[in-house]
Amino acid sequence: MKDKKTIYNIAEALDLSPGTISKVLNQNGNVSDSTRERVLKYIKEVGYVPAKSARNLKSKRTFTIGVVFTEALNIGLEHAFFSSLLQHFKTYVEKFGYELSFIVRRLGGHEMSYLEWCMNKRVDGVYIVTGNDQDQALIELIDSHIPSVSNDLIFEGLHSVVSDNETGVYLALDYIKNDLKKNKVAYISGPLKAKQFQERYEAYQSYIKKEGWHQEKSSVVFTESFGDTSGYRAVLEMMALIKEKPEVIFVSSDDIALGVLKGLRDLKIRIPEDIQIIGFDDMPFSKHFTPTLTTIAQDRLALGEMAAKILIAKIENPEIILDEVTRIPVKMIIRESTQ
Amino acid sequence: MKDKKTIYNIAEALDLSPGTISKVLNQNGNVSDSTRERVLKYIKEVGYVPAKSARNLKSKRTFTIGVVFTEALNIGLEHAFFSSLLQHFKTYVEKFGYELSFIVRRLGGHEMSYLEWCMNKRVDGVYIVTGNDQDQALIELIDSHIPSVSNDLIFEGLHSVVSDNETGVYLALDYIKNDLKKNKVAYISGPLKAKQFQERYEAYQSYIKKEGWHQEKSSVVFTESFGDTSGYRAVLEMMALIKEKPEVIFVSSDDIALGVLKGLRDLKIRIPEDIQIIGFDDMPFSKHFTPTLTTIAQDRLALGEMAAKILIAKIENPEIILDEVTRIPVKMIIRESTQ
DNA sequence: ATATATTAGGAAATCGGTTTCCAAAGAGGG
DNA sequence: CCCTCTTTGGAAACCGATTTCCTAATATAT
Repeated sequence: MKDKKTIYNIAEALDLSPGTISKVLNQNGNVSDSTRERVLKYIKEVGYVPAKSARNLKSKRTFTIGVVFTEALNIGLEHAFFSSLLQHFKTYVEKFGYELSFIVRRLGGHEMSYLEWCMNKRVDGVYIVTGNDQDQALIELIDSHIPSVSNDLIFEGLHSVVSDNETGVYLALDYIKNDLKKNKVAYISGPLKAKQFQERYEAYQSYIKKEGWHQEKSSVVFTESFGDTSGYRAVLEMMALIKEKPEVIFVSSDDIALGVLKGLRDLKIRIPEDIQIIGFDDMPFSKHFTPTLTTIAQDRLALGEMAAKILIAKIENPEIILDEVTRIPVKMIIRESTQ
Repeated sequence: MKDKKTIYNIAEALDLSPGTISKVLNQNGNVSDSTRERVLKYIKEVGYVPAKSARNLKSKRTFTIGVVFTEALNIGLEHAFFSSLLQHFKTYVEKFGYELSFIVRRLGGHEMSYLEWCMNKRVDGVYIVTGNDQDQALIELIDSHIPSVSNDLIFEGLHSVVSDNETGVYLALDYIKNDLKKNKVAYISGPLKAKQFQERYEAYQSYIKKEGWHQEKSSVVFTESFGDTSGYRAVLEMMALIKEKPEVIFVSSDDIALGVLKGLRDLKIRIPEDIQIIGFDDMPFSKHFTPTLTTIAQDRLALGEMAAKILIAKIENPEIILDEVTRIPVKMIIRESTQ
């Protein structure tokens, strides 16, 4: 009962050879219907499960996808946006028999690079969700022959699935112009080293320029980092220095916007009566803010699933050619923080 | 350069035998200092990394911990509380060279039980974070010989690390009695099939009884599920049916409390002037509610790390005997929703 | 009926490490 | 200087699958 089961045991019990059992398991090779059924029946009976490591060793496939999930910049599993992408990615790849494994840079005592880890584990592909593109170890990984996909980095040679940030910014600014009928706008941006903030900032600048909206220096402020604390500091800095109070503040992410709301509340500025706020992301908690937050919604399900789809395609058909950057549409969600 | 590196290549290049290389790698066996260094130097030079699957196959250890992370009851990576536990657990086990692997019930097309999956992958242990103890497949896994630990289930034969829910409830009720000097209390509970809600409910009942606080029927309401939507419905139901409005509502989790706040706001009931609210968990977003939420804080770091510590102990020293249930202290955080 | 094509299933090499056992060489003791 | 003990490192079996090649048996064609 409790004795370990191998392909050899099965073969012996059924008076067959191990090779034949393997052929049944992999539904290839020539096996008669009768023996096939006999084997399958017996396997089910004794609850045999093939040892993955043996299979991996020979077949050089692991059906495992390595996940680079940096904890830098406060991004980890606790970050709701990235966790959500990961969840959708995971659900999708599991349908195709892949599983996820977090890439760890120090295994059993000694430090190793992402690439070393991936080669060690023989992962079939890599999913990158990180906020940091300065990382040399990451570049080494991307430049390797291992199929990879990312949901936030944009790099030469790396397939990325990202939101259409430019359209998102335009949606917000068009709304400010056409519906709110305002043009005194300020902008609070996350750190530009994160690609999404860079794209949003560039789109913002180009729009402002095109419209000829006046901008004094302090009407654009950059936060030091992610998160609401950064937003709180940024808005206080802005309100302290700016000469003409803005009518609308556009904030480049919802978690930063959370801090902005708090800062304005502390300054006794009413939202939306005195200043209106627009965020970006549509995080699950954005609809629970007081006031609830108008924002540009990213389609997290589509982002995660499309990344998964592309990675599997690259793994299973290395010869196909795909666009390097896939854009996922965004949409505007209007709530109480604008009116 | 790009040719695959094996222990054999290394051995050949250095004019040694594969076995000797292995001995260096595993720091056992007798190898002279000079050859040891020669090998280590060469390995670093060519960037050799041992193939895990080969090692696993022979040594029967995988240094992998399977994670049961049910998506039922809306619990998945998107659930902030569980994600946070997982993050801390992960960080801790990685220090000891273990990695995490999500348990998936359908791999490559066919359905399998948790236990089958674990045997297939040969995980060294299992970490269970789920909201559901009705699951037959889970019981089968727990009853197996595979070391396991959980952060929410409590079962005969399963090691669990959970918050001291009873003390948490007493803290809240003592605070209501001694500081707020109120005794018209209502209670909103999550579904009792989740162990933590059951424990909190029982503690609540015993306190109420001991104090002789009057309770009409509608002053305890159960939600159908996790999440703020359930809380919203529950509080509307309560306020519709209850005869004497409570002075304080104690809610068994912060995410449910979020819905309660919203419900009361919609009913034009002021917090904390008309009704005061106390939650349980201290989720990251609880300090951002309006008003910010008084709550019983669970120590997520300690929960995750202690679970990790116990699991590693069980894996590496199967003979040691541990308490089945480890309780982690909670503490009270007072914010604006009470005064 | 003979020659050829298929098909079923076995034998054995292989993947890349780990580990046991053993022999040779060097060290220490009398 | 001979004998025993310890080190060092090699040979080879092994872990549990996959896969190629091969033979025997059966089916089909001529």
